[in-house]
Amino acid sequence: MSAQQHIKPTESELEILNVLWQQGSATVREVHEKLALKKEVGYTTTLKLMQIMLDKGLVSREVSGKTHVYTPEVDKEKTQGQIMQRMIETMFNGSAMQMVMQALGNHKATKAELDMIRDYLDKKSKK
Amino acid sequence: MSAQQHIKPTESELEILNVLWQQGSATVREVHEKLALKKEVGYTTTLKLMQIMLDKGLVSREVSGKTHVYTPEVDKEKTQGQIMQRMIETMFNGSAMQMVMQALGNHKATKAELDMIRDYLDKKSKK
DNA sequence: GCTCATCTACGAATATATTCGTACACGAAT
DNA sequence: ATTCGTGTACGAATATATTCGTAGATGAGC
Repeated sequence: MSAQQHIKPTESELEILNVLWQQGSATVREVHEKLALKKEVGYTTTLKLMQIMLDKGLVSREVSGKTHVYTPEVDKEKTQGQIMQRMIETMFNGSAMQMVMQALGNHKATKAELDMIRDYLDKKSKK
Repeated sequence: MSAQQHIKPTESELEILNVLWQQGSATVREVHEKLALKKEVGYTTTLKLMQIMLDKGLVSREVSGKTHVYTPEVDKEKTQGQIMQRMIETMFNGSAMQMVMQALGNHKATKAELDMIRDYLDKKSKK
């Protein structure tokens, strides 16, 4: 069990975490290149952010030759859960269901997606 | 149709909007009292925030005696939708379903809640 | 009219997040 | 050994969000 308190990554930090979660671990350059696909951002900006994240304990790193390889230190599901929870409280008066319905209503979900959710609910009910 | 662009309320602004959405409209005092239930905050802080929100067009107001009565000017569903969408993009790689499953998984939903979601999905499938 | 409680206006301090320039380290290629 | 491309470190500017103190307006009750 890793030490996780009440960490609240910022929006930018989340974007970086998301890359790391997908890749497992990555260099600043790799993360930067991913981010650059979606928005304009300077390399040193990404670098600085990742250094801050190291400071906060959101990531760890390890030297590899001349570069550093970063690894996420916060759990994806747990972090996402905390953020969702917060959102559910401030916007949906504590009702996850209300949020889910909002999300499903606003989003054009495919039949396959809906079926998957239904299956998921079935399994969850049985537990 | 009200004019709504790419407004991005802050966390604090959302808390206020949420009160207004529930009440329809309210004075600063009323909003403040609601917020004070959940966290410590000064009256003038709430006041200032609501003035800023007026500036941004998130709310409108109308004089009533010596006080102002504020009314939300952004649509609840639309605003929530925008925020969810943003979240879905940055954290769930664009998949609403992924987010829904995360929300349901992390949150202790009651059986009744799960049933309601199921019903909702059923209706949605038929359309 | 005077006082008191309550209201708005708004500047300004503080906190937090984001961005980037500049300096310097290092290794590979010439 | 010099140069060049690529790396990190980090201060500092800027942007954004939050908080609150203080000043002055206003109306109710005396």
